[in-house]
Amino acid sequence: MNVTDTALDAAVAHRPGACLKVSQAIGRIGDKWTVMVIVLLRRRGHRFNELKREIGGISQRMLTLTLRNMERDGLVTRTVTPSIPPRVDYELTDIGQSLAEPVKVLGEWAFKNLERIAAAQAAYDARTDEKA
Amino acid sequence: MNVTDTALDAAVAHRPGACLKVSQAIGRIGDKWTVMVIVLLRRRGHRFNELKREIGGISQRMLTLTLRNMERDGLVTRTVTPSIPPRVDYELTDIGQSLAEPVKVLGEWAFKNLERIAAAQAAYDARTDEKA
DNA sequence: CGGAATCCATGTCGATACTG
DNA sequence: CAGTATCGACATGGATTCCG
Repeated sequence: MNVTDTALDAAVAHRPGACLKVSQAIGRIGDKWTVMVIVLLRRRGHRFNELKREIGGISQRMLTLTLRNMERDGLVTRTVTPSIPPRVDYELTDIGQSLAEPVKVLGEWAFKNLERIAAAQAAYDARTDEKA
Repeated sequence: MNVTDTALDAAVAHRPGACLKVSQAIGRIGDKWTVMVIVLLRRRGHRFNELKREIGGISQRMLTLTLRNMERDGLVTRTVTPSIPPRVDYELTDIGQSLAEPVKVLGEWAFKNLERIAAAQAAYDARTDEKA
């Protein structure tokens, strides 16, 4: 990665609307399931129930909603094959693929800092519990 | 940036718990205000109402909760100066600073793709509206 | 199989009022 | 100034049922 960042940096940090839009975009992928879907679709296309199975804890409803929103944002394509039984395939679009990169960066950050965060939380909880 | 990624890539993509933890972490910063705070604190420390003013649309309550959670996660430090009037300063910790990097990458992605996403949404809405 | 629709529990958030 | 407390509106998300 390593986007030449000084120019965009200033923009992201200062523009009136940019901050809003950026955090909207982040809010969009922060919806608990979108990231999972991106990670799974990153390698290859998946069918509906295939996604459902691999994700594990998701309800049918939420997967449908998640995929709908992602489709609306242009992140995934939805391909219906009207056979019996019907078949619906989801794949990442170019935008979706390009989003997978920053997500991976964030994922790597999270992966590297899991323990430090857990420790910080434990310390904080200990600190505040003793007061109670 | 550009973390050597093949190793972590596999881990993030495949480990049973890793996916969960990662998306938890993303969910944490995806909470609508955390990113804003990080962007603002990235340059320098801020006081409570200073943050409130610069962020703009946030309620007192949400800023308090956001900062609390970030403090718990070890992302910010909270420094109380018991004067009159009281003064509380917030700064990013090392972890917080390191998180600012991936966030910036994501922000740059969002910044570059704002138009494409808006276009995709408009197209999608047009497509579905005409059916109704 | 893939989804839509309904119902219901919980969580999130803002406005307001009060405290040190 | 920097919170805390309480309330009610609203969104989110799960379980279930029905449909093509």
